[in-house]
Amino acid sequence: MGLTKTEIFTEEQNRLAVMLKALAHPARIAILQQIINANACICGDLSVELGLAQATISQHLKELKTAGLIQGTIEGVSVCYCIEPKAWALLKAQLTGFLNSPDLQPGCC
Amino acid sequence: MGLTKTEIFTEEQNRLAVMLKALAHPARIAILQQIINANACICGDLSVELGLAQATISQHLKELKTAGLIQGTIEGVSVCYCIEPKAWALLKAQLTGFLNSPDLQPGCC
DNA sequence: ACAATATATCGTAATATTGCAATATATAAT
DNA sequence: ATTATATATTGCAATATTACGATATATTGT
Repeated sequence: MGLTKTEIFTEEQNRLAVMLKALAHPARIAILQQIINANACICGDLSVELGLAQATISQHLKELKTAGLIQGTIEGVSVCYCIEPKAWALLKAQLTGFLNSPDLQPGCC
Repeated sequence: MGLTKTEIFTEEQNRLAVMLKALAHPARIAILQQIINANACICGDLSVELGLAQATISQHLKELKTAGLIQGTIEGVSVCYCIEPKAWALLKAQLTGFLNSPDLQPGCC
């Protein structure tokens, strides 16, 4: 077939999967790191910093935006992107509950 | 083209992307939650709990194992899977540094 | 209105992912 | 050795992703 059976999973599982999928590409990780490191909006030419074509970066930004992880506002000729705080907080909350759970008994297996 | 240009990104960015890609599917999230909730190895028939065919689950387990997130040990007739503590710790460390950075000034954008 | 600059979208080729039936392999018990 | 049970692998069809050139759209300055 080739398409995920979302209907058999919970809303929470599907939401987390969508956000993680948006994160799961080195180019998108690099883009988010640029925003985070700048500690502000980023309005410029990411295609120079990263080694990808302008069309490709625009596509990655769209995916991050569709997943709700960033938001873009038109600022004159350019567009400024920054972290979407709500989605970021949700992601953090879901991941924290997920990553911190296992006590990881060393004797297991 | 259709393949990620891993050579233009850092080792760290690529490693994180690989781990996140392994996590970025509701079935694999569900599998990991089963292991985490059991707080032990899981040796049984996940194909009943989740609504997927045995072949599909085996494939998802393989992807989690390839990404290094779980480990499997043969236990008689069945195979027991549990969290791989080292990879889990690495993932947690990388994600923590990533998710906690932005101070998220509300005035931005 | 027109040119210059910045970003988005379209179209397309190459590759990857998802899911499953069918089949293979491996261990345990008789 | 044979059977029963559990997991893995193979092969395949449907769909998704990645990347980019070409083109479209939108805003600013003249």
